[in-house]
Amino acid sequence: MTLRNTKQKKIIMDVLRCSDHPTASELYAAVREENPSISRGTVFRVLSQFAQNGEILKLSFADSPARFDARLCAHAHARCIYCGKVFDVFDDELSPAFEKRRAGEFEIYSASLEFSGCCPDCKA
Amino acid sequence: MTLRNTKQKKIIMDVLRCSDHPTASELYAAVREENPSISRGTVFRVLSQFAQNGEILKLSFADSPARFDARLCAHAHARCIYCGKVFDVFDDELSPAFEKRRAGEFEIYSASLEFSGCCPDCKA
DNA sequence: CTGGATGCAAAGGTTTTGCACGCTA
DNA sequence: TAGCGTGCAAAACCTTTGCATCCAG
Repeated sequence: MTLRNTKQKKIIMDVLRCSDHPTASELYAAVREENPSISRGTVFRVLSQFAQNGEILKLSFADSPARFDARLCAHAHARCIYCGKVFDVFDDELSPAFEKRRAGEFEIYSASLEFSGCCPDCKA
Repeated sequence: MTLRNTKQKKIIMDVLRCSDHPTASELYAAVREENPSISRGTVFRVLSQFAQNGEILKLSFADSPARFDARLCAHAHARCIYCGKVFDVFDDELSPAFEKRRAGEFEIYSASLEFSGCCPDCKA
């Protein structure tokens, strides 16, 4: 199973890199402007392949479709509960964020930390 | 708009408190054992009302339905990427978790930190 | 050439919603 | 008694999938 580079994948990745944490549908709309023949199914398939390979991040939130992030280096996310927009928070902002409950202009109401990995049962 | 206490809400909250991060459907099944006449729509409606009031937590993950948590005190979550189960991680385990990449028997592959709050645009 | 990738459309599963009735406060 | 809550079923929504065809390596 060798992955192939197709023009669809390139367009999707290029558009994602220029977008700001888009949902799959927002990305689909932007991709269609580049090439109207690309299908919705392909966008979902390619995004999920990228996410599986660790090339991009898939962000899931309550009450909104998943958003995607092409940024490679480690960072945290700040999400507006009113508009759903997602902002990046980098390492050097983290301590001030916890102290002042704000990340730049973004006002923090709450924080959540999630680990992912392998549970004892699944080690078998 | 005054919230009312109904037996459906009580059952749902009671069952949630005794469950381990169930999905809405798992909770629905457990609730039906207590009272088979409660409908799926009510379970979703009540859970979302609880979550909105901050009485419970709604946890969203990629590639699986949302899970719910009735625990009130602050803690982190560790999610198994194989079975989807969610484990609680408390304050006193956090430092060891980062150092050893494990929370008890749970092996940590990656961590993500999310803030939620209000963005500059929505302050208007 | 080979088999992964795509487009299309239909299916899937979760969550929401409209409506009439029931029940709490 | 007023109006929030409920049950039911249909709808909405995001996402996945089957299949025939296409095309990158």
